[in-house]
Amino acid sequence: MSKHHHREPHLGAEQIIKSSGQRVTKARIAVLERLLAAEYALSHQEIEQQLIQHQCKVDRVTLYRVLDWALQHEIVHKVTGEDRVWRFSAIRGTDHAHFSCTQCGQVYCLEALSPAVTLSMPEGFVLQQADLAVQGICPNCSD
Amino acid sequence: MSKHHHREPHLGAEQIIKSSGQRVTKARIAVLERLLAAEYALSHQEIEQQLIQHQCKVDRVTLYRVLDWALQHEIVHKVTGEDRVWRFSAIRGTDHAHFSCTQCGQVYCLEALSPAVTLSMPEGFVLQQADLAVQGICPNCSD
DNA sequence: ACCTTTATGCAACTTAGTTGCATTCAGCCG
DNA sequence: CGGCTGAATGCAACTAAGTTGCATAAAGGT
Repeated sequence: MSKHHHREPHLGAEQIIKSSGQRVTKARIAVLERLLAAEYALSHQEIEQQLIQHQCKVDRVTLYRVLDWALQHEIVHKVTGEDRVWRFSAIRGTDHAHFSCTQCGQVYCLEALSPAVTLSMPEGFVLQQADLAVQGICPNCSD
Repeated sequence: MSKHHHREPHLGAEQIIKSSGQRVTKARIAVLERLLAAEYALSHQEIEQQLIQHQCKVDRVTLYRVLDWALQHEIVHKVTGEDRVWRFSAIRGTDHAHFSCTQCGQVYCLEALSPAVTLSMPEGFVLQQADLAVQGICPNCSD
């Protein structure tokens, strides 16, 4: 199940941060660890709760700032689903589509799936990017 | 510019509501009129402001409820863009894609553009629906 | 015109996200 | 190692989006 969304040379959270040339802090390590351990994109709330469960509680604001920082340094990326909640996941590849499960609401990043869509735009509209939001049932819910 | 997103037999707001077998109220007419007159999907705030400009101020909560009601009766539909704000537009057709302008943030419904995407899903994932979120520059911003 | 049902407006609340500021800590330099 | 400095954190307070309960108003059938 994890073969579609796992980085092969599993770097530790600390290494990833260090190699980005940024300050290694407790909050950043903890957040990134949670995201690396997750099989699907986590919402802000989910991350907060997981941090508490792992005895690494950080302030709500700090979490916002850590996630913001990680986005800017391309360590994580964010997706929004039908529920309009941001979900974050550690970047494990480049080209991928987002799959959101209609049963459990989880968002998966499918690397095997590249959009590759050819579109003919109406006059006056300039195409820059086409994001594919795929919906369906995930392996967890399908059996 | 309007040829891609206009309903041909331009029904009045009142007629649309009446034909849905629902109560015709001031708020519903006013909101639907705004959406029918709009060339792009309107955010909650934009609708509220437009209503004030047209001397049809309705309560914030009422607007939420009218939009909810209209969604349920398939009179309008809603889209969310990169900014995660819901935008509403009167339903003018069935099959269409959403184009969100990277300059001005407006969301257009392009009926001429149908997804028609063929996808091969990874094992375990069941495809139900694939939404195409197209981004680029709209006619307004391109000249 | 009346009555019942439904919609509206208001107040109060929850939740997501932001800002400013004082404090703390990572990491460099001696 | 211990101090210094700028960046990161925590806290409090705020804004904006969305929700809920309830009393009042209005739609539409009889």
